[in-house]
Amino acid sequence: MKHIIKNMVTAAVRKAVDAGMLVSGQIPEMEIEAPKHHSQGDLSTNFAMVSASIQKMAPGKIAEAVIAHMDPEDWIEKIEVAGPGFINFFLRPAAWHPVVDQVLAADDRYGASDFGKNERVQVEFVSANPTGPLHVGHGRGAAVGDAVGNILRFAGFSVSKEYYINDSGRQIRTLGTSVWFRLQELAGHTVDFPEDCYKGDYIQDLARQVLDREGPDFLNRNPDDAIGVCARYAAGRILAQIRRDLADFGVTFDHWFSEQSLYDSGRLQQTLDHLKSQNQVYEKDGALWFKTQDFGDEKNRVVVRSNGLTTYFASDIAYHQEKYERGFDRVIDVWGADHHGYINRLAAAVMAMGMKREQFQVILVQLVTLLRGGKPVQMSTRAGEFVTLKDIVDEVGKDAARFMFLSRSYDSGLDFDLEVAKQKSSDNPVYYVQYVHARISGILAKAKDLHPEMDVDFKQGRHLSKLTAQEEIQLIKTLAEFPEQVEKSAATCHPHVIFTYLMTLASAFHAYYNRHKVITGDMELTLARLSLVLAVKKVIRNGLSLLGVSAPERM
RNA sequence: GCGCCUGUAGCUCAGCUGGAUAGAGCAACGGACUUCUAAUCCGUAGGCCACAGGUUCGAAUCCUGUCAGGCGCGCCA
Repeated sequence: MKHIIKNMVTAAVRKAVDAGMLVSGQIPEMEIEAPKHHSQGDLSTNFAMVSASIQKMAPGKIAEAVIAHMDPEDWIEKIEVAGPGFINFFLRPAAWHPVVDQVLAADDRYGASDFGKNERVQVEFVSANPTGPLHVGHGRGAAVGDAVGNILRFAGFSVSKEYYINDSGRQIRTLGTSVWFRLQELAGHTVDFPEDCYKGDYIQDLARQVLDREGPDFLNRNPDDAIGVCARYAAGRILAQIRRDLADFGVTFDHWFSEQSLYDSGRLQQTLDHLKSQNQVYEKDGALWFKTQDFGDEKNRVVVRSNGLTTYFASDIAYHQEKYERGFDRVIDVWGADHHGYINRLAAAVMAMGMKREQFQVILVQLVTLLRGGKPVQMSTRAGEFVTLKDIVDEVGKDAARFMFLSRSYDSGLDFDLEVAKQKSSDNPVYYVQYVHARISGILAKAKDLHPEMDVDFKQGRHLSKLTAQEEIQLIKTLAEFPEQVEKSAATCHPHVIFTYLMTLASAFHAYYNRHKVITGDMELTLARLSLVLAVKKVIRNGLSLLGVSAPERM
């Protein structure tokens, strides 16, 4: 629709120039969009305003000239100039009817596009250390990363979702130590549990499991060995639990990448050698420093400490280099907002590898404040007391949790109220949208019941010309917007765009539903309306699926 | 001190690649179930878009500064 209007404007400009009414045939970037008020038509363009400096004429005059040379199609009712120079198009209902056919024909691909031109994008998210269960913050990151991946894929990008397992280094060793100490306690020894060890209850469970597996003799093992055994076992179990929790949350990955593998394969050493040969590192105070400052970082960073151990940054450099070697055009990392200080550092490393800055993108997800009935839930990581993602999914359900996490821009902090997420009421937006799907399923079932011979799974609309009610046209216009919203969401990597759209569509449907009966005595009208609500059902389903939320047949 | 994010209705937030009269949900008030699901709808009320300058035909949106809140500034991960 918008393309057609744009072409009409362009053609009219050409004719106006030929007729000597406009000076230049140059067409600047114009917008075609739906105005806020019905009195301003169905679609509107700012062409005349953005052309004012080119044509050296008042916008109003330009608009008049364009309209005078326009060949309106018959589905256009009228065209007028308004306000500071908008050209407003008033459309007849017939202009919108083809949209219903498009939705029904495209079905689960309605909204999909080749916008991304198959650009290879990797989205890396969650990537939590396997040292404890996932918590609320990870949940938001998981929901965002997964949705961004889905949306990009739907918009024509070639997407791979990845989880980076920090299964190497000090924190895994600390995990092993924590288990080892708890194990000693189980055996009746009094121990001074170290301050910097993990204190959650799950550590005790793991200690018990290790003891069961290894037997009582294990206590006599050389502690260094024993801690290694504990670490490997615990990390393996915790990672398995993380996978399960994510799966229950509807999140799956195309790839799980182990940090340890960077060491085992010699990849990390290779990267360090490469940096040396490129003269991008230097020694100072016994440590090896990467000249990230040359690429915009505030200061240079250590990659090998004076004790000979590599930093986390070093493995991240190797990891990211490996990502680009795998052929990704763009790499997106989803991080918690507390890691923002790390962006410039890694961006510098990426640029030092010869990649462009735009090929590395970080989505910073702001903090989640967990509430219960409006009051903050007390959590202390230090004491190992926190509400886990699993707790939340168990309490409010996957759909409510995901919808809540994706309801706001990740640029803003999020208040997540468990009581609200649990409520089956209008406070809870997930039901508002899912209810549309369930209601339509009910209508289709009833139609099938009344007319068993009717196949309600239309691939094409029936008697669409019967759709003339204002609420019907509004609903179809909203359906028509879905593809552009998907594109916008993909271009900005903001899943909440889809959330907002779904709320708008749901609102348009509920308003329509309360005003009109779908199944009436008029068979043609009924078929037309069934086509329409079926199209709505498909779009709701497509949108929810991008966010990883289910579309129930009944509620 | 420096950096990132945020500041819009009583509350939680959309709108931010500049456009016409700034939107939604909740809370408040008044209405609508003999109907395909009232987990819904309709209406009323609610605003110096933090503040001050600037850019231009036009600013919630862009620029500068100020104020307020959150989060970071390790040879930790």
